[in-house]
Amino acid sequence: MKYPQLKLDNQLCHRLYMASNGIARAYRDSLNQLDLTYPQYVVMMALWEKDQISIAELLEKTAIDGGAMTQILKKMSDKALLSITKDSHDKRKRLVQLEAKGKAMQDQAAEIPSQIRCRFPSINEQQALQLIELLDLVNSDLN
Amino acid sequence: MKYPQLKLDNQLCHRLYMASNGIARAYRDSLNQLDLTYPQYVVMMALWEKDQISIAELLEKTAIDGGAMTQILKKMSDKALLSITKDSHDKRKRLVQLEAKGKAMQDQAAEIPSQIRCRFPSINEQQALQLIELLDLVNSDLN
DNA sequence: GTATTTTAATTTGCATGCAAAGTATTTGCA
DNA sequence: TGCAAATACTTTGCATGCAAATTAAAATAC
Repeated sequence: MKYPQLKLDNQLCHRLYMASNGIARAYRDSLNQLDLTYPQYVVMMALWEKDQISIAELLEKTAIDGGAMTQILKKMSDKALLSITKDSHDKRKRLVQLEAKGKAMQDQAAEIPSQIRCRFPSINEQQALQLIELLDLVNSDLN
Repeated sequence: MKYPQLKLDNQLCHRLYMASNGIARAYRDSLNQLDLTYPQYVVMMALWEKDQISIAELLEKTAIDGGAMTQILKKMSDKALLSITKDSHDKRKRLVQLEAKGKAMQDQAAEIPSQIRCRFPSINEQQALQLIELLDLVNSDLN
């Protein structure tokens, strides 16, 4: 190997790639029970925190791609989890609000984090917090 | 907010999601110059480390999905970066080997890691190593 | 006040990630 | 030996992530 910096084992990015895909995979069983995909779950979490927000605000909170968001919201609207209305003050904007089914789902979803936590016994609480701190540093350099 | 464990701000998974997508985005400019996507770059790194390996071995090293790998290798083969041959000892297997163009690309690729490193000034070397350690713990619990 | 620019979303085309089904081969075991 | 399981891949269908083009409406400029 001519260049050690090209070894897969030295790539932070590849570990992130594996961890991100792997954790999303770990959520799958729990989310299937709610008939949600991972990005749809992220949208739900954003709305449970703050309902009645514009799509732009939802994009900012979730960091989901705009093009994908249109499709995701359409599917979630079809499932009666939320509805989308035009903003009367600014007709460019559209507002997203939870429907009854979407609000009710929150109680079941509240069980998910602890279910997922069990799948990662190698990491203790302190390490999890440390990981969050470091990822926040990475994310602060993005965009 | 009824359930603090559902706050986006408390989700390790969401930070991983943002970091993974963001870093892949950071690679894009550099990789475009080599006409590679990020997963294709991962395949190249795996092959620069060890050439002439089966697709199964490539899947294991890269953690790329098997179904996607078929398509990725087809495109890379079309670009003359590599070629695929049947294993004469086990006709189920196919062996992947670098072509001249793929081998030559390594010198240019060797510049990429430092280019990417510059995009993350908020993280120092020690923190990067710590992040790698923690992600290895996460990944050890996967699958 | 109308033209230009900016903002908010949607649409389109391409490249995965993933699950599930399908196709060859090879193993293993009765 | 003969055949059911296991292996190694490929294919298919669906859901994003992303860039670029498009549309509609609001904000600015002149």
